[in-house]
Amino acid sequence: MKTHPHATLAEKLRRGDLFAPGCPSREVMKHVTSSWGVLILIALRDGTLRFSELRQRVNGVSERMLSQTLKWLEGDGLVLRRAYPVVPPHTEYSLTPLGEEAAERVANLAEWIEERLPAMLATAEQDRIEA
Amino acid sequence: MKTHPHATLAEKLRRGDLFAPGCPSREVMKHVTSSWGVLILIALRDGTLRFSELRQRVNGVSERMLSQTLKWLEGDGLVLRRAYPVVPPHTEYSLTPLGEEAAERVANLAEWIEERLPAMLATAEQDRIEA
DNA sequence: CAGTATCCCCCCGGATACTG
DNA sequence: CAGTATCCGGGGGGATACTG
Repeated sequence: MKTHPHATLAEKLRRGDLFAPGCPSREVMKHVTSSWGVLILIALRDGTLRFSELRQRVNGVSERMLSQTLKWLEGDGLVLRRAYPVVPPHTEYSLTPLGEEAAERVANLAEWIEERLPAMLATAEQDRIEA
Repeated sequence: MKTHPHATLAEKLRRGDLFAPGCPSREVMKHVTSSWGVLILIALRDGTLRFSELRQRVNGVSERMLSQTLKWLEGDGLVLRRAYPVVPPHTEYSLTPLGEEAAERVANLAEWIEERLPAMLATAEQDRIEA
């Protein structure tokens, strides 16, 4: 799948307009691959969670960032937010069908990294020696 | 695959220690999912590229960030750097076998986003209406 | 060509305090 | 409980100039 340095617009689109600055895909990509976004998506694969539950799962996230990231993902149609007007408040977050597809791919990447981490450190070391 | 709020250490590890702050996996994840990291990995799937070629492909990246991100990925054992001591300098970047595996997963995610983007905008709109 | 060095701005993101 | 509002520091990252 070789492309020339000066690829046509059609080629760029086929290969993904992710390479074009300011395109909407980059925005979604930012949300999904943000450090908290990754963890939230993976955490929600286990099922519906409340705000505080999510906060415990995603170790180290501040209320501010959790709230903000959830809004991004909700806006992208990946996370569903259901708020029950009771006291004390009760809000549930879950993945939409679309969100499950995204989370699956994110989890795939994350799991791969964890599996391969030892190999990565080893080969990086090897490269340093050979060089 | 349900887990309790107070999962055991073993469960956490099985589910991924990515949830533990300060673990090495998070570091690699940061490099791979960084906005430039994503684009570099995908660009290198087409084959070996020189510094300036890479800079053109990855539209909008500064020399500084390109250099830095490449070092990260090289340090992780995902990218192979080959410098030929000639004038003018000639340096080639390519994916290691490990890097190809990573790039595949990143590309998978990116392609999915691009395919589903229209659906995402639509469902996000739908959610807003229903709510 | 392939970078490094330097400067500097912006904004991500944490901490804290407050509210419905 | 589930957030918002405000403040603020660190560092991600751009622009420019310089070098081997």
